Amino acid sequence: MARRKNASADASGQRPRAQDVAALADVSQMTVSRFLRAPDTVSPATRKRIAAAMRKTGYVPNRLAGGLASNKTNLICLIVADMRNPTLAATVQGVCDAVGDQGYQIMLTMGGRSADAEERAIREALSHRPCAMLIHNTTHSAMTRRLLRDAAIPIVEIGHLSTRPIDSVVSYSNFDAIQALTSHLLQFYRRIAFVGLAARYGDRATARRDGYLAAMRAANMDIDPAWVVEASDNRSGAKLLTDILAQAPDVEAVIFGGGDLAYEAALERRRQGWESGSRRIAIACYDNALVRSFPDIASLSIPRYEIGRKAIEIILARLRGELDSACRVELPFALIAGS
Amino acid sequence: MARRKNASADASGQRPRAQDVAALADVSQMTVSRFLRAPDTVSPATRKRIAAAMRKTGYVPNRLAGGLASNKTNLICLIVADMRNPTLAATVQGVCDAVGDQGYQIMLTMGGRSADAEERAIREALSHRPCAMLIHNTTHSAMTRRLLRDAAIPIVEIGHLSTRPIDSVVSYSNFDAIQALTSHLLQFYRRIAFVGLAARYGDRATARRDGYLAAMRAANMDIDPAWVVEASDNRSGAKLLTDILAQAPDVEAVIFGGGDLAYEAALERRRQGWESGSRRIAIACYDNALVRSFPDIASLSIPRYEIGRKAIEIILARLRGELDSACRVELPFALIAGS
DNA sequence: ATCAAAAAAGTTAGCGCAAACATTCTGCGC
DNA sequence: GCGCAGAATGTTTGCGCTAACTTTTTTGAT
Repeated sequence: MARRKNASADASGQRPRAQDVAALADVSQMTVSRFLRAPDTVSPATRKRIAAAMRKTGYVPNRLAGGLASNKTNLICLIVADMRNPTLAATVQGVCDAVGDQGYQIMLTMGGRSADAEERAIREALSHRPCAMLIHNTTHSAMTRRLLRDAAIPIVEIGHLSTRPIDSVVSYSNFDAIQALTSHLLQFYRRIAFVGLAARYGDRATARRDGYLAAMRAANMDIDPAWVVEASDNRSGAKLLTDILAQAPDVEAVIFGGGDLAYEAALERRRQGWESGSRRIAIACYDNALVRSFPDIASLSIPRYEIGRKAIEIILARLRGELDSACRVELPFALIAGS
Repeated sequence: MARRKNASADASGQRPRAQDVAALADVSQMTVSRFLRAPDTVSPATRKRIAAAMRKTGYVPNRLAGGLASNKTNLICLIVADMRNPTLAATVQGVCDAVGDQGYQIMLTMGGRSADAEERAIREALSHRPCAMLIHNTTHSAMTRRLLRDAAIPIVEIGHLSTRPIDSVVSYSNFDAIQALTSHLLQFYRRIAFVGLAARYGDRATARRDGYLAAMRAANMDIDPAWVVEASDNRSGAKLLTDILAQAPDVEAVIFGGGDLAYEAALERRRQGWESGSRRIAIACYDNALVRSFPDIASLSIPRYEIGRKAIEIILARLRGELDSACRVELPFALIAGS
């Protein structure tokens, strides 16, 4: 293989290697490597020469080679479903803030549509040999679980307080959150409908629906099957609201279990004139910034940013050896009563 | 170096290599490598044996080694400032959708606060030897420009139609957008104030302010210095609105040049009772989903998703050799007149 | 000045894969 | 059955770096 001909001569046209920097600074290539990883072990005079040579050559270390040789990387992979979800964006920001300047890189992989797509995404992510992984999902195929276990790196699942975590979990309880919201509404209404997330959201969708059902049953409410529907996407709130009211005209309140559903429904409610008066319909929603301009809407505030932050804190503690076993962190949500 | 003792025997406790798969499938390691990159060149019978061996061992290729050996990666780096910005999230989604299943990975690096921080972030990103780079910023240090030029990979800058691009640019005109919005308002108002982005946003902040000034001058309006202010963050819209009206009580309309400023101002306007009537203040805003519930607010719709998508399309075309020179794409924005 | 310990720098080998080239198998016409 | 093209597979080498070890230089206590 003669991809790079001469060992120590000029490397014009090619990207500079540690070897080129070393030649310029009149040291061995190993000293350059040390300069980057442990500057303290290099004498000040040599440091100065190496730094100058690096500036001159425009050297950028090759982490492919470094990672291969040391069997270590500074990559943290983040597997998510859909970035358009602004609440997820908050988590990503929490992640980025928590890693800060500590030299770790974030790799973002979309992997959410199906268990099969997730498996491919995770396999792809693992091929870059990350030092840790953060997964915004808790429903995985058997092979996915195996791959992650074999990877032997810290893994944090977020988005759902899984009862069967692969490693660590950081989340709030989807079940408790919807249960609290439903119980709150039951103080004012009896006939409460629930719009759940699509089934492809896995555990989270189920937990939310179960939270609603539990609260209703605890209040001894009979649940009309027409009250419980499932959204196919995050935008169809308007249609779902009119559909529910067509099927069950006596519904008093509708809880929307995620996405922008509640916001779209609120706009529709305004168009239809159901915002107040005798035909008033109450709306409640999952964590969503958009509904803030409708002060009557009760909602849940989820600590998205904190989840990202805490997940990375756990990962960093594991990587530094300050923590050596899986942990489970439940963060609190807040109920925002509508006016 | 005796990190992995035996060449072909079992590798218990270690991650399986192509070599281990090869031994199990009774072929050479090279055939396994070929199976992954060009299955057509491997006979069907061998393919079957290799696939079975991979499943059995749970093999995941090591792209560090592959990238090092082939001097190619499938990494596309994305340098952004702040993920909390939901409009940027739309761009990231466009990016992810455009790369789709073609085997490219996205690496997300935060690099926006200062030119110095950007340089460090870009250097870090380049150390992973990406095959392309997408930068949501157009103001760079000299060293950053050099590093990017030396990297000799396709680079697309987004966020501003730079006049001095490093390589390709995909954006809309910040200047034209604000100019159009200002001109629109000038049909109804004369005393129009402008809240610009913080100076650290670089070219974009300047272009937006200049668009406002150009429109005002074209209409022969005298501009009171108190009308032009600069936001320090994305959330202080309420305070900025009251400050402007305290300084210049006769202002009729305020244009907010980005972030959630306009939304926060709209909530404040409602609290103050300035939404209608004699003391009415008009608000206009830059692309922002939050203001949709205030139908009177004029705003700009920016093709964020399309920018991400188009940027990746250009990158993929460059990587496939279908396009061999830098290009400049200006995408249209839309003006949404308030009611 | 002397020598041991510590600090600084060098040497060697190999991480897991793919490029380039070499070799061994097919199948097929005559 | 022979030879030969082309398909299928194997061998060798090195990508740029770091772990582990060795060697050289410096330091400081006597």
